[in-house]
Amino acid sequence: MKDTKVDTKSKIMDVAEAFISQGGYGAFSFRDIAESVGIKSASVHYHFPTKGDLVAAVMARYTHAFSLMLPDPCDAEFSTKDLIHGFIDGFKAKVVDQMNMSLCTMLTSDKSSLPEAVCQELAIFYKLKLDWLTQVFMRIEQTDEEKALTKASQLLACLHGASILVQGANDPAFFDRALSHWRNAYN
Amino acid sequence: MKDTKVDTKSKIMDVAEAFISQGGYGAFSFRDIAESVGIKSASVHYHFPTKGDLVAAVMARYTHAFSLMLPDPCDAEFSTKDLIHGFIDGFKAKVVDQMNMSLCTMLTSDKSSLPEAVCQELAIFYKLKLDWLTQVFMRIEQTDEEKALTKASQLLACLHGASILVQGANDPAFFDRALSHWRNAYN
DNA sequence: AATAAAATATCTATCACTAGATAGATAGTC
DNA sequence: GACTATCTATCTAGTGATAGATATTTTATT
Repeated sequence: MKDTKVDTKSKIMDVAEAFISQGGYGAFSFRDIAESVGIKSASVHYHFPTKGDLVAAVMARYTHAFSLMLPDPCDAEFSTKDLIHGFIDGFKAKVVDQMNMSLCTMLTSDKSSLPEAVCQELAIFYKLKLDWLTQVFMRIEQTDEEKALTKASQLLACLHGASILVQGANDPAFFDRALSHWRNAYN
Repeated sequence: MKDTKVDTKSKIMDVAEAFISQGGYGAFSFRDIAESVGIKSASVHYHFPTKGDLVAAVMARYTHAFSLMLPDPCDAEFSTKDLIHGFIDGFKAKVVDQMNMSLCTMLTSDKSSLPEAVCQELAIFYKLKLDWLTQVFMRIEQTDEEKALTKASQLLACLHGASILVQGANDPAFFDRALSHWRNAYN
C-alpha cells in the first residue's frame, strides 16, 4: 500500500474504465491497458487474474462511488427538484461532456458476452439506481411504491436512451431534448 | 437467382442479424455464421468481402424493411394514437417477445468499433425514425417542427432506454413500465 | 442440340495477427 | 527469507481475410 507512486492497481482500473466507456467490454485488451499504464500485460494479470475480475472490480468501484454521490432521498435539506436534477446532471456529465456512454449502458449492451461476476455487479448498480429513484418519487408524489417504481423506470429509461441517441445521432443536443420533459416537470 | 434453395446470401444476412441482436458487432465471427448457415467461412467472404460489408448490408435491409412497415404519418386513415402505439409495439416485439435488443440499439453501443459503412447505415436509420416520429407529432400537436422533434427524441430515447433496462434488470416487465406514460398520453 | 466459355458458388488450406492467460525469472522491500 | 510487483517469453485459441482449386450453372457459339 504505497502512495507516492499512485497505486498501479487504481491506475489500471482508471484506464479500464475509460476503455469500457468508450467501446465496451470487448473493445480493449490487457495489452491496451498495459500500454496506457506503462507496464506489461502480464503485470495487469498479476493485479486482476482475469478480464472478468478486472471489469467486475471497475464496476463495483463505480457503483460505490456513485452511491456516495447520492444524497439520502428523504433528507429534507434537498428539494426533490434538486435530487432529480442532480441525478440527471450526473448522467449528462458522462454522456455530453465526455461524449461517451456510462459504464452501465455500455456493459448492459455487452451483457451476452460478460462473465457472470460482471453481470452481478451490473445488477447491483441497476438496483441501486432504481431503489433511489423510487424513494425520491415516493416523496414527491406521495404515492405507493408501485407507481414510484414506474416513474423511476421511465426516467432511467430516458437517461439510458438519451445516451444511445446522442451516440447514434452523433449530436450531444439530443440529451437535453430527450430529458426536457423531466427537467420541466420538476422545476 | 435460384429459389428452390433459399438464397444463401439472405440466409447469411438472417443469421448475422440474429447474432447482432444477441450480442452486437463483436459477438460473432465469419465462422459462427458459416456454421449456422451450413457452409464454410470462406464462402461467407464470397458474398460479403468484409465484416463491414455484411453488417452494413444487414442494417440497410433492416432499415428498408422498417420503412415499409411505417404508414404515411399524414394518412388520415390511421389515427395518431394508432401510429404511436404501432411504433411502440414494433419495438416491443423485439425487446420483450424476443428478449433481445434492436439491431440499432446494439450497433450504436458498438459504434466506436464499427466500420464507417455501418455507421452510415445506422445514421440513415436514426434519421428515418426521427423524421417519421417528428411528422406524427406535428400532426398531433399542431405545433412547429422544433417541438415535434423534441417529442420524437423523447419517445425514441424512452424506447431505446427501455430495451437497455429490460436487459439490465433482466425483466421484460420494465418495457411496459418505461413506456406507460406514452401509452396513456395517446389513448 | 451439342459444346465451349464464362460466371457463380463453394471448397481446402493457410496467413498474419490479436486475444486472454500462464510459467518462471528477477528485482526491490519488509 | 518471504512478499510484492514487475518482467520476458510463450501457449493456445480464435479472428478477418486471401489464394487457389473445384464443382455447378448460365450463356454464347457453332
